Amino acid sequence: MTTVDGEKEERVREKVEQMGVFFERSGLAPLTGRVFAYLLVCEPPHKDFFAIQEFLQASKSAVSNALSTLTSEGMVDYITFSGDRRRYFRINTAGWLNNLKNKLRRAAVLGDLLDDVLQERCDSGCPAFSNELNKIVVFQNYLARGIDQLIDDWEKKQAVT
Amino acid sequence: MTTVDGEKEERVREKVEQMGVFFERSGLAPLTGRVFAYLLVCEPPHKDFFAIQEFLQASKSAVSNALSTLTSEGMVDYITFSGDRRRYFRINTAGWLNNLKNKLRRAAVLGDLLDDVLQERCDSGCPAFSNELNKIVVFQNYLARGIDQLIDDWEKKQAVT
DNA sequence: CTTTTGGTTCTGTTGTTCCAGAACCAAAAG
DNA sequence: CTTTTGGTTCTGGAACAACAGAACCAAAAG
Repeated sequence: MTTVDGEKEERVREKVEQMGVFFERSGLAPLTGRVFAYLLVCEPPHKDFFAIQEFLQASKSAVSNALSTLTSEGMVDYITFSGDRRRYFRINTAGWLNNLKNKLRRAAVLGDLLDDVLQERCDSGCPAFSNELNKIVVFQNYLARGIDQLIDDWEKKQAVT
Repeated sequence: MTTVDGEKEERVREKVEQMGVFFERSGLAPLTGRVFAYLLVCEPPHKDFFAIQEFLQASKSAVSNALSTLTSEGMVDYITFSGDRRRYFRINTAGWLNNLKNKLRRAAVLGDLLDDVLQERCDSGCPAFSNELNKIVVFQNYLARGIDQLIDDWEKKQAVT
């Protein structure tokens, strides 16, 4: 391995740790986050089981579980090559995008729950608080609709090109 | 307690469980989520330490910790009344709103990380993947800017009234 | 058929989170 | 001063999550 390759590898490793933490903080298990991060930065962008295990220095079971949660959530899939039994795992960009969208749309749930609360509080002895709450509900619904609109617009723009 | 009060209490208890689960799923500890939910639906909308403990049937330490994490995150604060040593805890609507906004703005971080990845991949042997990735970055940035815009617009509208 | 390969599933260990109970502490009341 | 009140902090246990290692299994290779 040349010095240049070594530097590249070092940068990749750094990026994986950095992004791994990010994905961890957004809900994935540590190793699962790092697997996803690795598939994002590795070259070429698809790796077989052993390569992932080797790079992350983790056990087979841990890698297997990480990959199966990622695939079951649609964020990763794999390709194969004839004459080669291995699966080559890679980021499923479409599935990932869908995940991002769904997570954003989930924001609307809070609005619905708060609507119920307001209903219950309508004859409350403390209208000032109901009023504050109402502001939040309005904001929440405004945002939920706005985000939906943004996503719809973007999808329409994609359909054209 | 009258039958009507009993029914009301039952509804409140249901709502607290329901919303408690929601807040739990969005990152709070189970009891912490229920404390927040209780403060949202209770009448009047401020309760002292013992009332919260009693309603949720939890230990003092658990309630104390829940309240201190909620206050340190700015989602709850308390008021006092002269001649009464107790603190009356309540939802801090402004702080909560700020939290919601900040969480949404955090979406931009992913865009920055992916920008770095694209930079690294610019001379990749697999431009198809870089291209897909670029789509996600564009979408992510589009959304981040869009959400910021939504929030700014809303704040401007609030400032007027 | 037997062996190897690519991966999954089971079992056990370690570490972390959530909470109860008790000890503790400061301020107010007596 | 001593006692009570309103709450915080310390200690420990139960439950769960993350991972390693080994057993396992199906399909391909020999």
